[in-house]
Amino acid sequence: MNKKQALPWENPRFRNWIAVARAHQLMGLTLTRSLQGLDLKPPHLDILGNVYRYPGISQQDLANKLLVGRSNLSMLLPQLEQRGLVERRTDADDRRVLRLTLTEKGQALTENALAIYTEVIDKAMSTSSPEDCDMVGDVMRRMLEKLTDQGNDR
Amino acid sequence: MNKKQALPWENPRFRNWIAVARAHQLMGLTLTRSLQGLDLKPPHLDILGNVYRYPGISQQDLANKLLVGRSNLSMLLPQLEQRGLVERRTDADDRRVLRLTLTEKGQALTENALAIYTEVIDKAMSTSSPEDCDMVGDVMRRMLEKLTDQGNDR
DNA sequence: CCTGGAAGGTTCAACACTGAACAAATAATT
DNA sequence: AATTATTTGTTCAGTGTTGAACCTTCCAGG
Repeated sequence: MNKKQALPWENPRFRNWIAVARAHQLMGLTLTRSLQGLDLKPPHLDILGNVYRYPGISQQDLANKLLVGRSNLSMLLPQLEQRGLVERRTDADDRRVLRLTLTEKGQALTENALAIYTEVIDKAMSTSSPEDCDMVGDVMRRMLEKLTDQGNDR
Repeated sequence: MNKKQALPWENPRFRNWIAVARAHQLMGLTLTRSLQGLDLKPPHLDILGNVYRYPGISQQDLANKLLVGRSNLSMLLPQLEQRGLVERRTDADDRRVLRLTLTEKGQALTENALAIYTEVIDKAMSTSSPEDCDMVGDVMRRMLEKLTDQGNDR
């Protein structure tokens, strides 16, 4: 019952993952500050960035991409719509789905915000070689596969 | 004004960081599910784990470690206290600060939860070599330095 | 002393996020 | 064709998180 395990902090994978978690959290705070001039928060940028990349995406698909509840988008999208950044048009072929697109204003703002984001990332990663960064990305993508396979059904 | 930049997704560092962000988010969801048998959520585990590691820590120091507002802890700690997991004792030398410790029950629960956390991490990282994991940790720790130095004053 | 400032905690209002219950549209079954 | 099931999006109540205002306690300079 009582595994007399060593402290988890002595487990290399645990320690390293904690570093990932803290880096991500701190990056979130940094990005929040860097974006406040545009009156955007990271969740808004997540939305805008994905609509920018996948124009015409549905709210459901967007929620899956962001790993977020549909209700969340039902709350946030009207805000972005009223700010004139996003357009929601009901699909002609399937009148349940709302297709999302950026307005010109939304595109411009998103490009600005993504430029800021990129700048923050580049600065934070400037002390690591491109090869190391790619390695990090590879490890993370393998983790994503493992985790999505694992928690597939429930 | 309009930088005719390439799409950020073509920037290697950007792409790799996005993978980090998604992996962290998905790990959060996975951990939430894995912990629900213990009636704990990741934020609770963050608190318990740090009190476990640094017994007698003050709420302020804990908030700094967790990169979270003090008010947050003022809301959550009474819950953990009433569940009999954490004790808050006012410091005799400085009656402003509350020193946090785990009860025996809290220690046992924390050890269980950390074991689960470790298991999830190990499983998720099982497809990457220990050296690669260490590399990831190194990159992240360098990022943490960069980011904390940068956003020091404001 | 004693008075102004700083630091630890709490409270409160605002907002974000979730999951469950719901309505409308579509797909599948009979 | 009619009925049932699934899918999409919304609403609502409950909870988490934050920042500002506040209280208490300590400290530093007069």
